[in-house]
Amino acid sequence: MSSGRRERVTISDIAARLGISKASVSYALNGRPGVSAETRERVLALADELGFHASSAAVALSAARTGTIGIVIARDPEVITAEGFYMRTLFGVEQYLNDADGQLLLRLTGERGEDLHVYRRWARQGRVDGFILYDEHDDDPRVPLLHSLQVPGVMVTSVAKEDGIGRLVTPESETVRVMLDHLKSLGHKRIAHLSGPTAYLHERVRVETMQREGEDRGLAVRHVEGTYEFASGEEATTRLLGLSARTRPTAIVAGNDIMATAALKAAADLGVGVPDQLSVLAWDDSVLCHTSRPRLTAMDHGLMEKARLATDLLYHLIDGGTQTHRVSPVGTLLVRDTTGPLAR
Amino acid sequence: MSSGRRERVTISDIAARLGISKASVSYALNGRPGVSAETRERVLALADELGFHASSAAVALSAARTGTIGIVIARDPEVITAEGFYMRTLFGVEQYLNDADGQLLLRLTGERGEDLHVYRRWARQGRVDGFILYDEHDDDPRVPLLHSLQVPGVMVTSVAKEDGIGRLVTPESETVRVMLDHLKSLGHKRIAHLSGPTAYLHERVRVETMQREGEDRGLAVRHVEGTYEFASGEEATTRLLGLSARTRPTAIVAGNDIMATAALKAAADLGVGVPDQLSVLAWDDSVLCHTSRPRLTAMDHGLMEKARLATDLLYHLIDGGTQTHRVSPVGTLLVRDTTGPLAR
DNA sequence: CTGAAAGCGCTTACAG
DNA sequence: CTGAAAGCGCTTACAG
Repeated sequence: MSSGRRERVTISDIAARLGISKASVSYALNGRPGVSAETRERVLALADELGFHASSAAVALSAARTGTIGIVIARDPEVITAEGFYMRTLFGVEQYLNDADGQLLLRLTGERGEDLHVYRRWARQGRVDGFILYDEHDDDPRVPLLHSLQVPGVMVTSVAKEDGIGRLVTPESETVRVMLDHLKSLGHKRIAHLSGPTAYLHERVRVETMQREGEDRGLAVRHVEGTYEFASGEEATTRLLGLSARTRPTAIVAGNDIMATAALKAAADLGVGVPDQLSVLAWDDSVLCHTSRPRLTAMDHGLMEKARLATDLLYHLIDGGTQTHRVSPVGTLLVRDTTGPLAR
Repeated sequence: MSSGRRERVTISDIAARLGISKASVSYALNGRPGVSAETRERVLALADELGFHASSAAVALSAARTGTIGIVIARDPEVITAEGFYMRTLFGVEQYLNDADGQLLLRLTGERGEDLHVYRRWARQGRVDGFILYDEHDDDPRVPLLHSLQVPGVMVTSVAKEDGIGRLVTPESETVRVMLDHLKSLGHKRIAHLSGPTAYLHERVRVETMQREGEDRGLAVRHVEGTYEFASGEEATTRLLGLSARTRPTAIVAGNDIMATAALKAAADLGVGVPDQLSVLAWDDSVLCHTSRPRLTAMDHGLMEKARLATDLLYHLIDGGTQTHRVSPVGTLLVRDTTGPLAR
């Protein structure tokens, strides 16, 4: 825990001990041409023996590459910590980084707006080579910001715009099809879609898709906007279940696991049996879904895999690649206890 | 998204435009003596106007300070993503960093062992100024490692050893007292402690403390080791409830939220009423605890505040401070539906 | 294949 | 209070 400079092994040390130039050491270490196989061997062996690791600051300064990507999440602590979404996403990113030996700089800012400063600062300071972005908004200011900062970014989103930024696109209509087909096959005709805030683009896309795909199937889909929070799901469900028997939905598709759990609670409080009188389906699977009683039917979107794809796309762009769009795989429906046919 | 070097504003630009030396700009920017108040003003104003942010690589290289701390978590993805623990901890760290303008480099390695390489590499590469460590083991190899790497670290732990490393110590005996007093006041005499893996030091400390404090109160505390996973909690609870009426525990203290939820499930499956015939208490509060039916009584350990304290202690050490130990505040018991007196 | 040298953008004694 | 200069540890053309 000494203060002051930590002694470190440098390429100069290696060069001196081997009686060659620093340049040769650098070439050898980086697998570049310019050194004989024999010299390369000797350099690698000595580096290993000395436990050499190149100073990231020196590399960043001379090569303008940090090997680090940034993720900035601007959401309320309550939501972030409650949902499994972000943690699983982070894990997917990390799995990629573990293999690619990349680094993740993470910032959780409680409020939107504050995040913009972080993107700007990190880019200007040269701390990261690129960003993965979540929670796209309308006219998201981060898109022009990254452009002006001249730093690559990949938006994990439901919208396939062509605005120069990288995009990993979730095929929401496929997801909706899987869910609606399941409910329809169980005989449901009136479905409530309890979405998250429509300020998020992906929620808007989901609402539109639910409407469209519902019509195609002759299903009445009623949209109710929620906040992702428990209280919001509870209140909306109570309201929906209070409707007259002819308009009351027989199935609820909840925008996240928390609201789905809340729907279960509200139904139980009202003595409405699940799934006999009401089916509930969660848009995102999580522990909540399989620890709840009854266990929630939910979509598994393969979040870790998605995060890995997003990271791969970002590195592709950082390395000068030109493909900006990729589509993430469709999720699978995990049918558990909360969806079923109506009891007569 | 251009390739090649991003144009950047440097202190040379500022110096040139103001007709002064780079040194003066540096002094002005860093609030050091050596420049007149007037010069300082002009530098600051221009830096602001140009959107100047010092290259972190250059600063790190010359000042040997990165402003970044590292956290490496070696745990199974399933556990990490299911528990709210890490996400809330990360949020606490981030709150501190948002104010202190520090950065967090995060690595989630699935397996133990692999994490040691990350500590070593990041330290040698000079990527971080220090580490916050979680999940202390017996003879934890990270302690000597950080010593040899000469980099500060703060272990968030239950053990107040004096081994030169920083320690934020959780007063487990206080926690245990709160929980046992609550159960005793409800009339419980036989308590089962369903712990996590005792390979973790904090679990060992908890087991010992539960035994000791139980004896002091004339309570029979039976220890059962679990894995933190749902199946483990379910199985242990089923076993405990199968004991003869005279030895069967009337209350279970579960080591995490998942196992507590599982205990609820097992009790329900066996037709054992909660809390009439069995009380259940979770060691850590989370969403699971208040979305479960019945809602779980749990300890709120103020995880975000703890994480903030740990981060503060780490920066204290990085800045050359000498205080290595601090004690984190005792949690509060959130009494909900799963603890109560036995029904006659 | 190898070496000497410039340069990345800062900080920090050291002279004036 | 201010400036010229060395140095942090790499990478990368450029000569040999």
